[in-house]
Amino acid sequence: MTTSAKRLRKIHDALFRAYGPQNWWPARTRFEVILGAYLTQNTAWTSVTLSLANLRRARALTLAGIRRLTLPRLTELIRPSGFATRKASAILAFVHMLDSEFSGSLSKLASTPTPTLEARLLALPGVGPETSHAILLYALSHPIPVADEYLRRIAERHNLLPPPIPKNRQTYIQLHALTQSAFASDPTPGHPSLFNEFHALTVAVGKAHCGRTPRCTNCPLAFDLKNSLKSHLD
DNA sequence: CGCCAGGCCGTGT
DNA sequence: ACACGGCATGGC
Repeated sequence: MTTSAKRLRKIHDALFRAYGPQNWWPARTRFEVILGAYLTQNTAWTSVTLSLANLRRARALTLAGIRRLTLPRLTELIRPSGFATRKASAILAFVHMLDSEFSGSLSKLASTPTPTLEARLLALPGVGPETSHAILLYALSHPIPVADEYLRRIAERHNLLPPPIPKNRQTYIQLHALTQSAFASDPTPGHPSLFNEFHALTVAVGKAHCGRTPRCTNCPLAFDLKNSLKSHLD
């Protein structure tokens, strides 16, 4: 258990005290989670809700509903959340994979061993490390952390990794491993709910503070400032 | 008007 | 392996 992992756990505890249970992912079904995971790539959630509302109106929030749509029609419906042509074809590619390899069953997909499943998701177009992990954790209930841009900023600001901390795959892997380590000594090690809550909390504090305000004034993580980089205090 | 958002991909080095 | 630009729309 490294110092950084212990501090990351303290950061989680402070965020939980400040914000409480987040009840993530904001969706009603597993497939809605998957749609949201694609749609929210580099996109504000307010824009995602516009696309989801369009899909709901078109009765296309389900697998059966999506299957009825043509590519141009799906593209049109999800236009509000941006990158629509890429995201539409990516979503259809997921459904085609599910149909051809898992009889169209999300339960069958979910019963695949985690490493195999992760590799299969990563091989899909439009699915990178974060999207694959978001689907694994929030749609398929596998105990896998999600390391997003907000966590990278927290790591930067609170010096959890040696600087610089670039936005690349190496950083993602390090933050992912650090999160696993931070929750490894829990009574129920690696239980999805722990990673579930943690990612939701990093998004909550990220939207409110980190990377947006020059200092962590009034931030739930202000207690940790003594450990952060001096440059962030200037 | 500018910058940003719950990333990913192709290209050049 | 990594930096960099493109991808598109809505909110502020």
